[in-house]
Amino acid sequence: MLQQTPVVRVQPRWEEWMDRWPTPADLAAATPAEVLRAWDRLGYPRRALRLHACAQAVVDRHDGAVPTEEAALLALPGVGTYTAAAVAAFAHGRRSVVVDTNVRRVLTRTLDGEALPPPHLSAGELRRAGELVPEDDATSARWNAAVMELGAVVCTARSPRCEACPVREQCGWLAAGRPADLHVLVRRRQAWEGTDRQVRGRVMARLRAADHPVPGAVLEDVTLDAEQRARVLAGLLLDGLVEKLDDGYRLPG
DNA sequence: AATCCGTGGCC
DNA sequence: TGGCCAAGGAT
Repeated sequence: MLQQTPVVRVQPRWEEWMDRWPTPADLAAATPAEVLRAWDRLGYPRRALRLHACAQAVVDRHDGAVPTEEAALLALPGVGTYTAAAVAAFAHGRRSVVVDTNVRRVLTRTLDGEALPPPHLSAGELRRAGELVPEDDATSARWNAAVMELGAVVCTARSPRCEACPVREQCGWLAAGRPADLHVLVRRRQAWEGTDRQVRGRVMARLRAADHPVPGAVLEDVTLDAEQRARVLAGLLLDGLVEKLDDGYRLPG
């Protein structure tokens, strides 16, 4: 849930989720439609599907217990470098190298003297972060939590509180006078208005709200572009987010 | 390796 | 007001 989504938005949804599905086995027994409706507007609904598949994999491969080995975690659906490391460290107290957007920003500022990290995580960043993580399990888990928290609370992207920073004397970015972001030109975002992503979101919202299959004709107002509508529906079908019946579309159940 | 994938709040 | 950003992953 936390992948690319702010903690404050995730927390209430997570509380409801854990109340409804306390264990991997509970979640594994749900239908994708139930999971997608509970996910609601958290965004990137493919994550909901992967979390569901992850719960099923935990049941099938690990007897319902979340694995502690990072390699086993990494093999689960929707679990990548960051999530595997975070679960190993924060759930199991193991040594791992946690590199999320907060850690990247802290290391980029202190060590490189730049405002923000490059758009994509590099192997070099990961290696350098690993050289800083203490060797033993308990201290490394503490390190990971500390650096992440520093980035989340003090060394924030918008208005960093450098005056309250415990490493302000060692920060290359602060020493350089907090220069502006170098990557601002490279960082250009994909346009939003009229994109397939926007239309996908509209389709999913429509299907979450429906208690019967929605005929294709009723989905016409998600976009006036018939070609785009067909492309988006095909993509959603391919992703397993939508199911096609004779009388329309619905969440997969 | 570059792209694609949602949503909402903030300054 | 609108660009920016948020505990990334899969292909």
